[in-house]
Parts: sequence; structure tokens; C-alpha cells
Amino acid sequence: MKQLPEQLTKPFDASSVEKELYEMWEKSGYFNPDNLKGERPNAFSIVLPPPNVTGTLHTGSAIMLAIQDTIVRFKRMKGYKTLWLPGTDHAAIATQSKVEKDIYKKEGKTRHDIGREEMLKRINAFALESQATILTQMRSMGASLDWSRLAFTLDDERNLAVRTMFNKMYDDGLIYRGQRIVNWDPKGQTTISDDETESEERKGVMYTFKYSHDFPIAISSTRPETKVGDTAVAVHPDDERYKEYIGKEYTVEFAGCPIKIKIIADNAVEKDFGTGALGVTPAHSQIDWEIKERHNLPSKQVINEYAKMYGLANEELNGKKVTDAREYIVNWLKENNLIIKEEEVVQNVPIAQRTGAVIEPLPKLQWFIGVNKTFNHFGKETTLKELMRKVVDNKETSILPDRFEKVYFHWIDNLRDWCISRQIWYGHRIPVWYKGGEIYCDTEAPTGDGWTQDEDTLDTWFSSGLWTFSTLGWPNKTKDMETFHPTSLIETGHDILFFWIARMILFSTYALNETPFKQIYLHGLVRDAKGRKMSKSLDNILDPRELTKKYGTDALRMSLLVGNGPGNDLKLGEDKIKAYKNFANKIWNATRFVLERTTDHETDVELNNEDQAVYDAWIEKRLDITSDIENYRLHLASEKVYDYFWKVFCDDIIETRKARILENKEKESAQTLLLKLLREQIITIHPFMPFITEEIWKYIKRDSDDILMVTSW
RNA sequence: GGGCGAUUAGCUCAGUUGGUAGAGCAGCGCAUUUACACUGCGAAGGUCAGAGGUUCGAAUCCUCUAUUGCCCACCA
Repeated sequence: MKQLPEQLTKPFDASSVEKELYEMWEKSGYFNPDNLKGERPNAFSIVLPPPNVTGTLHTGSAIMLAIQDTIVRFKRMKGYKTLWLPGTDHAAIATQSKVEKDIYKKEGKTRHDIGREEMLKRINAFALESQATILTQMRSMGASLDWSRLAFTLDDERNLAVRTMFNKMYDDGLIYRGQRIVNWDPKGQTTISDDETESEERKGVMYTFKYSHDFPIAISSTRPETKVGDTAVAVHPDDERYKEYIGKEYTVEFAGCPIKIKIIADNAVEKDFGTGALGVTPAHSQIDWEIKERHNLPSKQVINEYAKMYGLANEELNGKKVTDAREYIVNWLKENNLIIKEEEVVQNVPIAQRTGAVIEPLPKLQWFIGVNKTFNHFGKETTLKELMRKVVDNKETSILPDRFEKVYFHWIDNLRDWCISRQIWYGHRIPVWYKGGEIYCDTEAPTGDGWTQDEDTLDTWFSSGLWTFSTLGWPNKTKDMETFHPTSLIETGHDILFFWIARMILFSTYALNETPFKQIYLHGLVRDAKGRKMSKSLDNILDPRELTKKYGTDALRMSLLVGNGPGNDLKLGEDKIKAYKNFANKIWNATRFVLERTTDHETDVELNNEDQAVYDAWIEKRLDITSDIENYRLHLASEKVYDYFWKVFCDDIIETRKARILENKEKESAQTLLLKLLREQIITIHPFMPFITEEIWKYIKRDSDDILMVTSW
């Protein structure tokens, strides 16, 4: 028996080698594709979905890093010029509100007490300080990211890209400023896009009533407080019941407020719903606003940005919260005997995703991206919607799993103009300046006095939407753009398909006339062992930092890969992670055995027929695994790697060859077989479990070999 | 209301183009210092949600039903 190196005589201890190995990889320079050796005519590139700058590593980011790093390491070993580009996201609203909260807690001050400039300084300081945390944690997962290209959605280069894009779209007439009904978040004090809203089922009461006894038609509403803002009642043009009233105007006294109501006919009204008549409140309902536009009706705003009533003739109502106003008006209706019916209903109430506040639809002057507007695109008339549809339709990019293509198309078909302006301070400020009635849009401020810049900032997804090319140097013509765009793959959770993936497609097809990525891989959510969402209140959060300490990073990575097919949620319990810690130990011990028993045969001898057959079977298996990875079936590849090493190599091949080595029967062939299989499996396992394999490589590599990370697959 | 999934061993899930049902964990029996007890060997465990259809052959393809999850939607 051969004397083993000191390190190998002890059990494998992941925590003692991981940090050192990562530093070694980073120092090698091979994370940067410019330093990779050999010809490498084909490029493989991925941008990392940038985590929130103030965030910490959670199981969601761990799964993303595990999947992407496995693919990236594989491609690098396969000889591609491989770039995996890291960055962080400023996450406008989330970050600002966190800092605001902290300041209010410590100093009792609001952002308005502090002022825009000082506030931004503080948010920036917090963001940068916090960024270090998430970057360190990403390293701890073994992620082979090219840190030399690190980007931030709010740094100077990305700001230039944002201003350039805004300006280009403004010139093409795709970005416009308009008065519209927007989703107003009264808690966050800002507009939000349609995608940032959620709906929540709540019990409500549907009141059927008349404005006054003189008014001929009854209407229904769950929000009677908005009715003081009504300017019309709409009925279906074919509704015999109301035909005689169409075109007539009434002035009525409603809850102490005089309102002027015109009866109109519109096809949007359902004859069979409620009374078949719709009280039109243009200022506080999307559909009513559209009716107003069609019929040229007046609009009266009666609810302000704080979700309180205002501007009404009845002073008692002014300043009341909408819920209090509702109660007040229902009482008034009852006192005046105007209620015809009260019905308990379950309704979907729109909620702001970030703050949980009930959305108040308000008319506001905001910036929008027109998705249905026709414009000249590289010599062809088209719309943004068509561009977004086309790249998926013609397979320039394909989605895995493919059922999400339907989801994507459905979203596009229902997409309305995207409201991109936000009334917060942290973010890319809108590059538009005003002076008197003049308006100026460019990438730089206008010269001359008296110009003031638009106060608003852009939706955070505007800047992350440019991510695949803003990170490669756009709008400058760079070598990176030429080499790495379109990127090969984007890999992210399916929950941000609309927010992010779709927006990247929008900007890339628009500005570059090419898809941002050739392949989209969507993973699912990580849930706990019982299938519940991980949340603080359930106290079932698994912290990847603790898991890597306890079981080793390799074990955690494997547990996130095995059995986790694209698009499906993953249930994760500690048992599963522990199973892969055992696997790491198995690899370690098998290595010890092989190295102990093969002392005489550092060089290959010819295999006997039996051993050659075993080796050939492995080659088959390896081809199979390779094909799985190439087709993004990591859930199968990882399982096969595990199964072959343990069940075939250890339990069968080693056990039988062990006997032959001890009994000296065709010993050399057996030893060569074991060495070859060990060496090749360590290479194959490396993308999945980079740390233990790189550590073992130190003891099995030949003098001419480089580190395992760049060893040919 | 519309769309998309899921339903396979006690639990968690694989099953790539249809060809005699697989793994991990748990449980059961045996082995007792073996490279590895973070182990090995063995046995047990399933009408693949239900019904119908296509096929020589269906967990896999089609239709319907049930249960369940997710996404989307301005019924006032």
C-alpha cells in the first residue's frame, strides 16, 4: 500500500478547503474569458440576474447560482470562451423604502425632512456597503463569475445606457408623457406598473342604489364613495329599458355634493350585470376613463394621493379616508331611503406588491412606453409588441420549459402601455428638462438657464431591462458586445418572466434588432420539505450560509440540482442535503482507496477485455451525461453522476477489482481501470461539485495538467 | 371567468422519442471495523388519481371526470 498524502488521511472537511480553493480560482484569472487558454472560437455567455444590492443570499439565489455555475463550468471545460457576468440591482423602491424606514426609526425624520440630495447620498452609501455582503456570499457558492466585469444597475455606465435608450425611444415616439389612470400606491407614494400589482380576494358589499329620488336609473357599486366623482351613467345601446334616457342630462344632489350626470350608451356595458347601468367615474376607474375618452365626458378627481376625499362641496367628506367616506355615504343613502339592494360579494382588490397598500386608481401625468405604437424599426414598420412576439415565435429565443411560451404570448396580448415614471428619488432620473412650455429630451442636460429636470425616476426594470447589453458596454461599440451578444442563456425564476425577461426582449429587439439571449431557462421556487413557501412567519427558512457551513457547498449545490427539472418548484429539506454530504464523503474515500492501491501504476497499461468493457460502458455514460447538460437537463445529469459513482463505480467496480488487486489477478489492468475511471469522473463531477473535485485533483493530476476548472471535459 | 401545471412506493420526486415500473429518505433483516457506519448486502413495498379511447404494446398519446397548485383578468 502506498503512503497517502497527509491531507487525504483525514476525512473530507469542506469548510477547511473551500475558501482557499475559491481564492485560488479567482487568482488564476480564468473566470475572465480573456485569460482562458487555447483557440476557443465559440463564445458562451450568461449575465447573472442581478440580486438586490441590499439583499442577502437566500435559497432562491443559491439555486440560481448552482444551476448557472454548473453550466458555466461545463462550457468552460468544453472549450468555449465562457463569460458569466455578475452585477447587482439598485432595486429602487425596495432600497429607498428600507433606508427611509431606518432613518425614521433612528432619527424620526422623513425623506422630505432630509432633502433629495442628502437622502440620495445616504441611500447610496447604504447600498454600496450592503453590496459587499451579497458579493461575498455569491463567492461562497463557488460561483465562477468574472468579477472584473462587475456591473451595477445604477452606476455611470448603466446610467449612460439608460439615458441613451430613453432618448432614442423618445425620438421614435415610443416614450411619451400622458395623462392616464395609473396604479397609485398611497403607502409608497408612487405610481407602479400593472405587473407590480397583485389582486387579493376580499369580502365587500355591492350596493344597488339611485343617486337621488329624481334620477331614473339605479346603479350598482362596491365603492359608493367614488360616486361623488361620477359624470355619466352608461347603458348598453340595445337595452330597451333605458333607451328613452340616452342623451339626457341630470343634475342631482348626491351626499351633499351636486353632480351632473349624462346618460350615454356604450358597448362596454353588460346588460345583464347588476341593473345594466354603470355609474361612470372617469377619475377613479380604468374602464370609466376609457368611456370618458370615447364620449368626451368631463372628469372629476375626488380622491387624492393619500387615499382621502377632497375638493367636494360637502365639507364633511373632505379629508375622510375612502373607507370612512364609504361608510358615510352608505349611511346617507340609507337615511334617504335610496338603497335598493345590498349584497355581500367577494371581490378582487388590487394591492401594491411591495407595500401591500390598496391601489388607488388616479389620473396622473406620467411617462409611458407605447407598446402598440407603430414606428420605423430598421426600415420596417412595426410595434414593440410585434417585436417581442416575433423573437419567441420564430425561435430566435426559446423558453424552457416550453409551456411558458404560452404564458408569455398571453401576457403580450394583454399588455398595455408601460408606466415607467416613479415618484421616488433613488433611481435613474428621467432625462427630460422643462422651461416654461418647452420640453427637452437628450442624454445630457440642455445648456442655458432656467431648465429644470423632471423630478421623477425610472421604474427599476427599465435599467435591468438593458442588462444583457448595458453590461457589455452599450451604447459604445465594444469588443464584448461583438463577442458576447446575444448572450447564450438567461437563467432565472419563472416569477420574473414578465418583469424582467420580457422587458429585456423589448429593449434588445428594439435597440439592437436581436434577441438578448438564445435560450431562456426558468427554474421554480424553493419550498420547504412540506411544500410550503419559505417565510419568516412560518420559521421554515433554510439559510444557505448555514447549510454550506454544515454540509459543504458541494452538497448544497447537488441538493438544489438533483430532481429539479426546469419550471418546477423544488422541495428542500435538510435530509436531502445531508445525502449529498454523504456523497462527498464517498467520493473522498473512494479516492483514498484508489490512490492507496494503485501505487505501482502511475502510467496506463492496456486493459483486459473485461476491464475494457467496463471502461467503454463509462464512456457511454459520460456521453449521456454530456448530452443531458447540453440540453439543460441538469436534474438528470446530476443524478446520473451520483448514481454511477456510487452504485456502479464504488459498489461494483471497486469491490470486484479490490479482490483482484489483493489476489494479484490481472492486477495492472484493474489498477489502471480504477485510476482512469476516478480521474475521468472527477472531471465529470466538477461542474456540479467544484470544491471537492478541485481538491482531489491536486492528488491525481499529472504534471502537465492545469487546475481542474480549466481541464478539458 | 380564462390559461397552465401536478396527481407514480409510507414521504420527496425521476422516468428525455410509447417497449416487462426507478432513486433518495424512512422502515425491515443480515454483515461488525472493511477505502468509507457519512458503510455494505438482501428483502419488502406501486391496478402509475378515476373512466373511456388509439396501439401488437400506454405512467408516457387522445377525450372526459375528480382532487390540487400556480398565473392572468377593469364585471361596475
